Amino acid sequence: MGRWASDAPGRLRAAALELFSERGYDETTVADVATRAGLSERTYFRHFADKREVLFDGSRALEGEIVAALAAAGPGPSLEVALEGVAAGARLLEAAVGHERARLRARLVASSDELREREQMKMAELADAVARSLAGRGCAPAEAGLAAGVAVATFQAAFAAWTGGDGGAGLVEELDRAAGALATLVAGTRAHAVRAPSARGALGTMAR
Amino acid sequence: MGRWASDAPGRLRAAALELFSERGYDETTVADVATRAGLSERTYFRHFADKREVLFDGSRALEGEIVAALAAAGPGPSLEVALEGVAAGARLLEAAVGHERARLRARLVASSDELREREQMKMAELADAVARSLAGRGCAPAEAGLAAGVAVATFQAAFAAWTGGDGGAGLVEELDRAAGALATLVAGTRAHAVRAPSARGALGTMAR
DNA sequence: AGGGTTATGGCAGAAACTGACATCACGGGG
DNA sequence: CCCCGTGATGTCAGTTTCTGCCATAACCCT
Repeated sequence: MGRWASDAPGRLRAAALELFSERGYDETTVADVATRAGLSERTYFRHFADKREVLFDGSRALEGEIVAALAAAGPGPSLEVALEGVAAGARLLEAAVGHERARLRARLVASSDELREREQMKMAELADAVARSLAGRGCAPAEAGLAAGVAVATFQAAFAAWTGGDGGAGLVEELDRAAGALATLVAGTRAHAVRAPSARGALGTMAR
Repeated sequence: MGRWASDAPGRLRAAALELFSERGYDETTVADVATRAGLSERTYFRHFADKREVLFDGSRALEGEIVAALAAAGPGPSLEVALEGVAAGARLLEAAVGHERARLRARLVASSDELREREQMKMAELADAVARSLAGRGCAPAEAGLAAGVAVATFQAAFAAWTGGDGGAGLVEELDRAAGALATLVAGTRAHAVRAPSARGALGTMAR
C-alpha cells in the first residue's frame, strides 16, 4: 500500500508546524508548506480542505474518542456523563500529544486570529457532537445543548490551564480542578440570578 | 456630517443580508454586495475587514454592553455577575434586533461553515472580554475564564432556544430558563465526577 | 475661493482555493 | 513480459478574497 514517498499528510503536517512556528502563520504560504514536504500546492489541497486544517485534523480523533466514551457510558446525570466524555478525550489528548507539543501548538494557535477561529469552530463542533450523543441517550435537546456547552467550556478552561502551566499538573488533573471549580461557582450563585434584572429588562435598556 | 450617499456601512449590511439570503453566502461575491450597495468592492473592504464581518459588527455593541454592565455591577459571586452581564447583553440584543430578524440571521449563519466559524469566534471573544472584566474585579484568572465560558455557553443555549422557537418566550426569559437549567444540571452532578475515571486515566487509554 | 481632510474609485498583485486534464507509479492479468 | 486499470500526483488556467498605492471627488473650514 506504499506510495511514492509514504505519508504525504504526515509530511505536510510536520512541514506546516515547522514553517508556521519559524516564520509565523501569515508569513507562510501553502506553497511553502507543500514545497517543504516535497509536494505541490495542488496536492496539499487534496489532503487538507484549507490552509488552517493541517493543524486541526487531530480534532477528528478527539471527537471520536469522546463520542465513543459517551456511547459506552452508563446512565447518569447528563452533565456528569458529558464531563466523563470530555475526560476520556482529555486522556487521549494527553497521551497522544503530550504537554510540550500541546504547549507549542497552543502558542501557535494563539498567534493567529484565523487559527483561533478554527479552534473555536472545532470546539463548537465537539459540543454539537456531545449534545447529539446526550440527546440520543434520551436527554431533552435544550438540556443536552447546555450540558454539552458547559462541559466543553470546562474542557477549554482545563486545556488553557494545562498549556499555560508547566505541565506539573496533567490535563486530566486540570479537568478535575475545573469540574470542582464549576460546582463551586454554580453553588455560589443564586438560583435565578438573572430574573431580577430581566424584570426591568427591556424598559431599562430602552431608557438609555 | 452627511456623505455622498449616507451610511455606506448600513447599505452594505442591507445588501449583504439580501444577497446572502437570496442566493446563498457562497454564491455571492463581495463585488456583488458592493454593487448592490452602489459602491465598489474596494470600498467594501474599507468598511469591513472581510466578507464575513459585514454580518457580525453588531457583536461589538453586544460586547460593549456586557462589559459596561459588568463594570457597573455590584459585588457578588463571579458566575452570578457574569450571568447578569450577559443578561444585559440579551436585553440589548432583544430590543435592537428583535425575534424575527434574529431568526433569519441565525438561519443564514447556520447555512455556512464560514459564518458559523465567525460566530463562534465572536462568542469566544465575548467570553474573553467577560473573563477580563471578572479578573479586573479581583477574580482569580482561572475561575474568571471558567465562569465566563459557562456564562457564554448559557447565553448560547438561550439564544438557540430563542431563535429556534416561535418567539413566545423572549430571549431574557430563555436566559432565565437556561440559568435555572444550569443550576439543576450542576446540582445533579457528583462534585468530582471526573476524578474516578481520571485515576485509571492514562493507563486505561493506552491499553486500547 | 482655497486648502486640508475624508470617502471613494481604479488598478495591480499576492495568496487561497478549484476544476480539468495529463502524468507517473504500482499492481494485476493476459 | 507487456499492457492496462487505479490512484496519487503534477500542471495549468481561472475565480475569489484581500491589500497597497495613487488619483479623484466631495465635504468642511477659513
